[in-house]
Amino acid sequence: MLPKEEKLDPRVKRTRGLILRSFEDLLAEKGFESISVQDVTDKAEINRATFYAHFPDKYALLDYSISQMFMNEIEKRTLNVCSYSTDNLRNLILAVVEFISRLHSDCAQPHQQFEALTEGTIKNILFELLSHWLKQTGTKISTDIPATVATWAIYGLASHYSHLKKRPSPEKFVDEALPLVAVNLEQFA
Amino acid sequence: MLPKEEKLDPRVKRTRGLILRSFEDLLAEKGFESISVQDVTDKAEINRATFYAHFPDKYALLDYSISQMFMNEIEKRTLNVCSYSTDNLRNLILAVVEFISRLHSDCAQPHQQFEALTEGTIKNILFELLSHWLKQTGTKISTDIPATVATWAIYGLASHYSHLKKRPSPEKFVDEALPLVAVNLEQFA
DNA sequence: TATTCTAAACAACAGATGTTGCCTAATTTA
DNA sequence: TAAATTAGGCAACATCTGTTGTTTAGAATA
Repeated sequence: MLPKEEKLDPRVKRTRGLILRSFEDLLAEKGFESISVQDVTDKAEINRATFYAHFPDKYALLDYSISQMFMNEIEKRTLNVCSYSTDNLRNLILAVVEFISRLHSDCAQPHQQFEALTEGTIKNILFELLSHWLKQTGTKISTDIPATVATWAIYGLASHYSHLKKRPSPEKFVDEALPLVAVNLEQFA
Repeated sequence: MLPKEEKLDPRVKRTRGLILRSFEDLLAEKGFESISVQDVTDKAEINRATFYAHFPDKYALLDYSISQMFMNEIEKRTLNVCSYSTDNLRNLILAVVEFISRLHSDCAQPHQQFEALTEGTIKNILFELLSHWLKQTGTKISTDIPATVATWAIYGLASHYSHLKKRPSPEKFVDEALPLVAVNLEQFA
């Protein structure tokens, strides 16, 4: 995670903003694999070497971009300031389902590699959030295993949904999916 | 998936074998990201252009290699010729746990990107297998959603296990993990 | 304001990528 | 066995990568 945007040298803030904006624009135009660092820096009108002063490579940029977007989604729904309940879980699943669907429809070519790379970023945030929720309940049991299963199940369901040819509404889908995830978490409710 | 090895031009068979063997040797020596196509073809003693006649890029080679290895694991345990039961499920989880652990310990540097890339390949095979199992039971219900949840949960658990600093025996871990996966599949037993 | 610090520009590097066209050698087939 | 087919070797290409050393210009601090 990059340091908070607060007290950054304005040049850094500007450059990162330009990189991020250019990258997200390019993602809407063409596939991640075919975006070069050159492409990003051309569009951002910065030197290519400057890019490498900010990100190790384009994969790190993808990571950063996705985690920013997903965190926004979570914070917007205030899911980061609550604890486990069936209702919050439903909202969380809905958030992931909608986020991934949007991501895949906004990107020109969300191919396998792209999805594989974004997945880890999102799952890490999900796992931290679920662990946090479960710890709030003051349980004595280690929550690692149920949090892992829930994280992967939620992401898997959202990914599955986003690949369906004929999708029901997100709400309808989540109603069907919810019990399969909740069953292992209910002991913490 | 590449065509069956049966009636292939012997030159093709030989070349693919050389590529595959060289690649797997290299994986034991260094990280996937730092393996170049040049490295593979040097070790295989074939021309670099020849590589591209067989695989689009090194990612496709990784895919092919991993799916071959995983399929072998499944076939060795005859998990491809049975249907759903709690016992078969336990064996399947055990297979995945052991396969991923071995994969990560055999590879010199199983970094995040490597894991992200192998994940999809393995999950696809898992999903097909579980769907096959569930269809065998002659259920009327669509099995897509439970098969998805089970696939992701199993892979997630195996991945989690392979990252633990202090691991219990695979059998002990699977005993703890099994019920979390089985609960959603029991209606098909 | 003057000084210090440091981000970004620029140029150049060795190496890797994916692709091409031409040539040869192995294999399949008729 | 002879002819047709096709895999692989080879060389060259434009492009991208990650890195380095130097210079310039903007920001922070005294």
